[in-house]
Amino acid sequence: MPELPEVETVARQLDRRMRGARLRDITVLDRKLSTDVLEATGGRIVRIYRSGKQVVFELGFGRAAPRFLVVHLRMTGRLVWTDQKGSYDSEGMMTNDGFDASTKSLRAKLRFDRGELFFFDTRRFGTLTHHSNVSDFAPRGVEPLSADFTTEQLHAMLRRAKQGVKAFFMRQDRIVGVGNIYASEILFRAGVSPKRSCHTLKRAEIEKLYAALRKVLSDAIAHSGTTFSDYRDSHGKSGSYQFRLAVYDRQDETCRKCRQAKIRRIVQQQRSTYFCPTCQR
DNA sequence: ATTATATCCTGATCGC
DNA sequence: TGCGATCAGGATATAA
Repeated sequence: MPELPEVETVARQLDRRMRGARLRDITVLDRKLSTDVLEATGGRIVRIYRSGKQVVFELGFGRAAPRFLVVHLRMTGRLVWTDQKGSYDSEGMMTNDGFDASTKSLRAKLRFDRGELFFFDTRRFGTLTHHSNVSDFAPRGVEPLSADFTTEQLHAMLRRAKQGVKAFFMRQDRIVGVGNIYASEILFRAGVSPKRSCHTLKRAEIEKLYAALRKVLSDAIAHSGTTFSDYRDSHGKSGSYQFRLAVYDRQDETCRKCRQAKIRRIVQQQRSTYFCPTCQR
């Protein structure tokens, strides 16, 4: 489900609501999850932030070393925070009254002094892990929105890569955060065909890709990410970037830029890629 | 060393 | 309505 903008949105919302809360009790309901996470019991939330596509809960233990709970939502993971004010769903929903956690996709419950955090995940690809050191869960790739990520760096990475440009942008060991939706969107914005190989890209194209990467991700964050399911009946906090998607999931629809060509869908690495054959070369 | 493929899971949707 | 096939916003172990 979530790529960088969605995970950033979740982390910000949870940080605002949960910072300072004391973790009283953890219930692990899915055997796939390690019970190591119980070691975080008793900690107080110092902050919640995003690292790559992970949500990181930093827990303080007085003078003792901090510990970290790390959630990766993968395809279908959701985090729901509930307190006296209501429930906040990481898909962007605010549910005013009684939240029902009685579903089989519930994989873990974290009870705090001020509320409760539920981890749902229907496909069970998601992970919840416990770590004592930041380096143990740090992604290998660079953060695309960080100040020290430069167009020179992207240029160097692309020159080394021998694969297609779309596959490259989805590699988390080079640049973190881009998934299947934003890969198509970034290539569209840069005017680069997804069929291109990295080593054929010219300097000017790489500069466009760099700008598109940062612009698409930061715009999506500004709109609280992309929400596919539930956005119709969501209240307020729901992501709205799905209305700004230029190509993703728009097969056979007219291109919003040239207003001529129809958006095409092809399959690359068994994933859907969407592009405009006119605007992208 | 790098890059394709198979695999982990469940549920919604599609075509017959 | 039923049923099998196909499709999902991710990442990794394994194979080539």
